[in-house]
Amino acid sequence: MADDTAVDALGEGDATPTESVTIYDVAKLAGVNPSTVSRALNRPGRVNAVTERRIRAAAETLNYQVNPMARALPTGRTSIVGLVVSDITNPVFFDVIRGAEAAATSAGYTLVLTESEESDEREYERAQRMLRMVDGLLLATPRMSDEQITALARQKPVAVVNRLVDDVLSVVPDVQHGIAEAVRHLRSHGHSRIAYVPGPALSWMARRRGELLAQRCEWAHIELVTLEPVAPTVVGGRSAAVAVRDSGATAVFAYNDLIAIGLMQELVETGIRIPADISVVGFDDIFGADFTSPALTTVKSPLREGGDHAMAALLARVTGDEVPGDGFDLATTLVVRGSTGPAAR
Amino acid sequence: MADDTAVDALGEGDATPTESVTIYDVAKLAGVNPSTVSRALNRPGRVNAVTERRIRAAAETLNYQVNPMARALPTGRTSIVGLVVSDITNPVFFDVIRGAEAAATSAGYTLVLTESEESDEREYERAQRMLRMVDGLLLATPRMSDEQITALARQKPVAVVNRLVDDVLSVVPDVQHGIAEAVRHLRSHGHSRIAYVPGPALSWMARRRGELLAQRCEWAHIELVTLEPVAPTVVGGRSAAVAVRDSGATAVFAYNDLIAIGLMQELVETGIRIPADISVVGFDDIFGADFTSPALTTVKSPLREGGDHAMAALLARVTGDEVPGDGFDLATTLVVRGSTGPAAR
DNA sequence: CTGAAAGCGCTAACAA
DNA sequence: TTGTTAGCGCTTTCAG
Repeated sequence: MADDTAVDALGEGDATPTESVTIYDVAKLAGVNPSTVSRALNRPGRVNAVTERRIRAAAETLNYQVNPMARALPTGRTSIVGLVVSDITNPVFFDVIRGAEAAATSAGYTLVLTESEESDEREYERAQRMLRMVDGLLLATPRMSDEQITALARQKPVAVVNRLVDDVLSVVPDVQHGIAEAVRHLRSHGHSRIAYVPGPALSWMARRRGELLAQRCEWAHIELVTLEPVAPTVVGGRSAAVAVRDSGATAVFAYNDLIAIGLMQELVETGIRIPADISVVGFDDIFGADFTSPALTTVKSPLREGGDHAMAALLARVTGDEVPGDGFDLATTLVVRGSTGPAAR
Repeated sequence: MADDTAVDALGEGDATPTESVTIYDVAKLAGVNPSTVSRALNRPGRVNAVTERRIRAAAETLNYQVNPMARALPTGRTSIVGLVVSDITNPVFFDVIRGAEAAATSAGYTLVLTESEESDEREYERAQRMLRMVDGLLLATPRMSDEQITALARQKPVAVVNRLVDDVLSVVPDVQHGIAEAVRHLRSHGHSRIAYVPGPALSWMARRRGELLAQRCEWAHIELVTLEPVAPTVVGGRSAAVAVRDSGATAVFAYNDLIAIGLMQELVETGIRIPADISVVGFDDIFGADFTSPALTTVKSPLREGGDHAMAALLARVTGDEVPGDGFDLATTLVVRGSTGPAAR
């Protein structure tokens, strides 16, 4: 069953390296000097219209493509931007990646991606290594220290999404807004005592969400029971189920959707009904948050926009343009689905 | 509330471009010729041990890092490999990306990622553009034509995952195995008439799955009702619900998990019980396939291994090493969860 | 074992 | 407007 072999390696295409055509080839064909080709192709208008046309035609027939490496050498600019995420398989990053990719591509930049697999060491190391070949670096929810980030930012333009770092271009969604909505939503359903399952203690975002939630609950005269932090995963969520049940709360906030989903799974398996017995609210609105039943009510983060804006801001700094101000609409919003309802009595 | 601004742009770090240190700097400090530095750093042993040590020390104190662009120029090799996926947000690719990233990084290569947003034109265009700066290109479940792929492969080493292309290094999981398991599973539960919801007609993998399933069902004397193809999304799955119900089948296969999940959602909302009334089987075992209730029974594809092996094979070809044979274990397997059960009578 | 020199493909003064 | 001429930082013969 040849069709089912795992690998079919056929060497027919003998690597024919297609001797790459250079501006010299184009120049010869067009009967001009290489530098004129460079000018014609890069800054239209600074070359006689008819010669330019001739050059473009030559480039066309030869199927000329610039060599980005060769260009980068004299200019120092590579037209590559880097994106560092801590975990490629974490759905929270999907939209950030996509937003960043879109912004980069539309600005003529190529996106280089790397992940740190949740290790702060590896993160710094890879970011540092990447720095050599990029014009700018975007860090998504970085794990490394403020000092490390600042060190990177001293070498090349750097921007950060989902975290605030002093003296570094930071794009942070307005978490406050969504939390306020969520608290209001729960209060209007009669919840007066709610539990919070925090995420990793050293995550900037985890701390921030916890603080704002506490603040908001106090403001709304709602009692908030903060439980032990857990890993920001489905498994972490499951592990918090007992504590949640014992907390006596009628609703629970999870640091993120993964925790919320794990929590729901475990609670349901323990015979607890959602939302009849306990309401559950997550954070992020990741892919799959609506696969559960009941579907998860969650505070949606504008991840794609975050990635997009951060990249745009980064590129603005790279090209020396004015960095766009904060006229963005990066508010988080509550997405109400089936996992929340009236407080159990 | 300064803390909640969407963008905090602080220009303190005046872009201090950190005049990059070159081999000339190292050479001067070590009292040798630049070429010796190059040799010492690249091919250990071809330089006197003590001078080498002196050079390394100098490089260390100066914090020298090679300039990948400058190196790429004379050698023609960039140590960058490209990965093209059709949709970054499609969970099917997460593991492929991660596997490829791991293989590339561990071989000292940098991964450059691009997506085609499901457009075959854009896919070819971006792949072509990327080709200029990479040593090799990996195409994951590409949308473009065999001819286009072959054209790319003529210029630089190219590998393909999840699709078979003549004369191109192809890594394809053994779909057959999982399908056989699934059919056996259903038959053992008394299903004798099952429906199939196909994916996009021009997808190689979609055709392949359909064919193998048909083949296997015939072999097992099970009646297979092939419905109209739908988009490989949750929405597409929902749209197939009516046809599935009307098909009179007691079990349904979906081209992929997204379709299966949409199908389940719609069926459940129509009052159909799963698996009591209809059993549902998906494909891929994507992230979130176990979020549903009942959790989805699905044919799991070794996506991560696919990405990993394909990248390894590609890099082998790039470096001229022997391309590893097909000793891999890329078999698909059935993951039984709650969405399948005994056939309704 | 090491230095000298040429050149990768492109850009950017400086001339003409 | 176009051609000439230097490099960008590195690798790699070729001598010594």
